[in-house]
Amino acid sequence: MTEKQENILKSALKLFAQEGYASTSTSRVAKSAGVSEGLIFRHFKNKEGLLEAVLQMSMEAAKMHMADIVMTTDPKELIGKILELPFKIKEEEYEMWQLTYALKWQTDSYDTSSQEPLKLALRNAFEKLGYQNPAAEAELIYMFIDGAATSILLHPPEHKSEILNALKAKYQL
Amino acid sequence: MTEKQENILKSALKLFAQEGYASTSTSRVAKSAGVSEGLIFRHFKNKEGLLEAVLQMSMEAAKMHMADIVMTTDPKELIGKILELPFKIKEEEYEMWQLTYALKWQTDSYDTSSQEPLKLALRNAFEKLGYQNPAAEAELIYMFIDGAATSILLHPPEHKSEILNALKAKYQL
DNA sequence: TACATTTGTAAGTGATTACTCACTATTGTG
DNA sequence: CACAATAGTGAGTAATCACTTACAAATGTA
Repeated sequence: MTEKQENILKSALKLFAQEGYASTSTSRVAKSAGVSEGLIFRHFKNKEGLLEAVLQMSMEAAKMHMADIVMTTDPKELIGKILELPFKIKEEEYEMWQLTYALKWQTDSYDTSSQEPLKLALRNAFEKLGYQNPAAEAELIYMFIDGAATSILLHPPEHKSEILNALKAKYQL
Repeated sequence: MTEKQENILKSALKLFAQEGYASTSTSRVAKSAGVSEGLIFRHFKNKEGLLEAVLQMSMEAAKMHMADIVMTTDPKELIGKILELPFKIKEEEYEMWQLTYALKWQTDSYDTSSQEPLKLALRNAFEKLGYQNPAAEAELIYMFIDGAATSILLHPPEHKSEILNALKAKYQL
C-alpha cells in the first residue's frame, strides 16, 4: 500500500461521507488526494471498487468491537455494552459510519448478514434473563441502536449520558 | 395540476426513492413519466425544484398525522400513539419515507425544525407522568422511532406487533 | 372568432461523467 | 547492472448530465 493509494482511500472516504457516493466524481477524489485520476482506476479498477476498498478499510476496526461484544457471557453486561455502542462512536469514526448509514438507502448495497451474530447474542442474553419474547427484545434493541447512531451522527445531542441512563433503566442496568 | 405534471411527480418520487436523488437523471424521470425532458424544467425550474415539489406533495399526509398526535392531551395515550407511528406506515407511503430518510444523509438538506413540536409534546407528557428526566426520555423515544422506521422501511420484520408490545411494556402501556 | 396564456416538444448546448490508453518513472530482484 | 514488474501520469474517449431555446399544440377568455 503506497502513500498515494492511502491518500486516495482517505479522500474518497471523506468525500463519499460528506457529499454522497453518487455525487462524488472520481476526478474530485483524485484532486483531493493529489494524484492523477488514472491512478484510481489502476489501483481500484473502477469507482465501485474504490467504494468497496474504502468500506473494507473502514470496517476493520468495527469488526474488532463486535467480536469483543459477542464474546461477553454475562447477559446484563452484554446488553449494556450493546446499548452503549452508538454513544461511544469516536469522532474519527464519524465519516465511516456516516457513509455506511447513508449507503443503507442505496437499495443494492444493503446487507444484513453482519448483524446476525449480534442479534443472536442478544436473543440468548434475553433468554437467560427470562424475558417473555427474547427475539422481539433483540429486534427492539437493534432498532434502537440504529436510531441512536443516526441521531448522534447527524446532530450529536448534548446530554448523551442522560439519554443512555434513561435507556439503561429500561433494562434495569 | 395537469396529468403530465402528476406523472412527473409520481415517477420522480419512485425513482428518487429507489435509485437515489443524485443517481436519477432528469431524462430518466421524463422517460418514466412519458413526457419530454423539457417539461420538467418548464414546470419545476430545475432538478432541485422537482425534488422540493416531490417532498412537498409527499409531506402533506404526514403533517396531518403529526397534528393529530400533538393535540392528544392524555400523556400515556400520546406516548402510545408516537410509539406506534413507525409500525403503522402504509405500503403506499414507503417511497416517500425512504426518500426522506435517505436525504437525511445529504448534508445540506437536513432540517430538524419539523421534529420540535413532537419533541415538546413528548417532554410534556413525560413531565406529567413524573419521569425523572423528561427531556432525555423524549430524545430517547425520538431516537427509537427513527431506528424503527429505518428498520421497517429497509427490511420489514415479521413480528411487528410483538416488537411493538415489548416496546410499549417499557412504558407500562 | 380572435388572441393571449399555458402546456408541451424536439433538438440542441457546453460541461462533466467514468473510464482507457500510450507512455514514463520508480522499484524490486537475479 | 539488467530487466521485469509495478506505480504513476496526462491526454484522450464516448456517453451522459442538467438545462436552454425555438417553436407548435392546446386551452382559457373576451
